[in-house]
Amino acid sequence: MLQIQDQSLRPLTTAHLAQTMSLLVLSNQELRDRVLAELSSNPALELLDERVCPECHRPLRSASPCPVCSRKRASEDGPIVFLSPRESLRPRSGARFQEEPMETEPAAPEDLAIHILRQLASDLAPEDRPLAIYILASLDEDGFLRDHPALIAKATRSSLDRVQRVIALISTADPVGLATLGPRQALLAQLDQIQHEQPIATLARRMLEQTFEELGRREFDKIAHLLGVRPRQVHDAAAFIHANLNPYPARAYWGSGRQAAPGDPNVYHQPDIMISHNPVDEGGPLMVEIFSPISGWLRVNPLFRKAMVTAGESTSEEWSEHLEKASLFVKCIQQRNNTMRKLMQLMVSQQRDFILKGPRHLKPMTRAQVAEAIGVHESTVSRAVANKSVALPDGRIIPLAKFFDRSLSVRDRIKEIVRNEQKPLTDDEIASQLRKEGVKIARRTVAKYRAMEGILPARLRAARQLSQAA
DNA sequence: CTATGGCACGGATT
DNA sequence: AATCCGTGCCATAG
Repeated sequence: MLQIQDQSLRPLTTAHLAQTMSLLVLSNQELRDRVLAELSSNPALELLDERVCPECHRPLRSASPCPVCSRKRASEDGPIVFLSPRESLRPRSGARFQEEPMETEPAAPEDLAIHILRQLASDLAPEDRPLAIYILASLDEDGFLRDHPALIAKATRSSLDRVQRVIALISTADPVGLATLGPRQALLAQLDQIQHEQPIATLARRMLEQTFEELGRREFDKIAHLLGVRPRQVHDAAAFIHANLNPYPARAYWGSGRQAAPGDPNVYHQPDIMISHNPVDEGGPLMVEIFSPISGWLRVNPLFRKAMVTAGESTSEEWSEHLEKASLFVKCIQQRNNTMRKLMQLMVSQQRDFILKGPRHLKPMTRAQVAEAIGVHESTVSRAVANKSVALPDGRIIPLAKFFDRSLSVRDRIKEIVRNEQKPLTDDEIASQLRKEGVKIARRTVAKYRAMEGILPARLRAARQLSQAA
């Protein structure tokens, strides 16, 4: 197949290494921008439509090489890499790309503000644009309004009415719920965007509006009492909220600002990698797709190279530098793809249970061990894992780094212990319970994990049980 | 007096 | 070398 030629694995220069590393840490969205920037600044680099054979420009049926040119390419000069929007492989049968119809990807913004502005382009009156920019810039890191609309109106010398109209507009763009006052309003804004008729959505709305505090403390029974519905329904509605809404919409975007809250599974965003079931064989090997940020053939422009040769000595410094850089860049992308592929192959084979059955089955692995296994430096693994997200077969999107979270399975056990407890267990009791199950951790650590999972201390859980009994 | 959270230390990990 | 993580100690709230 045409993907990565072995020549990409030959000894590296330090410059090569450095650039490979710097590319490896990037998420897809960031890489996309990087590739585009490189393309526009370097004339020696070219990107061809992926449906055309890069050699003879004949249209291609699939992502396979053109039969006419495939033999030729081996001897052809210059690295070339095929970037597809979805690059698929199966874990056990070796790497393989899968043909995929071309999808036009939505513009992937490096910057949340630009992303929003693009979407609003048609709805936003031109004279409101500066105002929108001002508002977006004034949001805090979670994407909420830091200043009161009246303040914004004053600062921009516009009417309060106008400010509120623009804010309302922003809050409807993806990610929905931006520029709201806080998590509650963000959730409500998102609720507005989905089906209104469903009774569960109606109840969810009432809960957000009237019993938000209680919801945060998971006092479902109290909520049921206050709203006069059955606890069962409250549970369902809470689950609905958890599954479909994101209280911190801005955190879905990783490039800018902080990382998503650890432990929060609700990271909405285009994943960098997708793991799914094999459609024909559920029990078979998992399917891994490593998304590429861009599609097409990326290579050094052969015309550019030829032109340089014919120009001979008169070649300017600048040109050869371009050529050098372009070739380096392509090789680095190859290297990046290669590393990601090896990494994911290992992950799906080693952590199959984790992927399919949930957090408890995560086998603790350190980055160093993985590095050893796939034969790269451990810092390479660190970079490969950083800033990437994975979509699991069940639809959850989690940071790739979660695969290396040593405490994940224990935290999951704690969650279960608490869920099944008859009376509220203290941290000490939980610790000894865990010890019986063969997990030796200190009481203090239980407390930390419990906090991470948002589980209340035993005393407060007791209060909840009382209200349930009443 | 007991359960818990804050702070800080040391060892492991990156 | 920098960071993360588990843990012990101690203050505090109930």
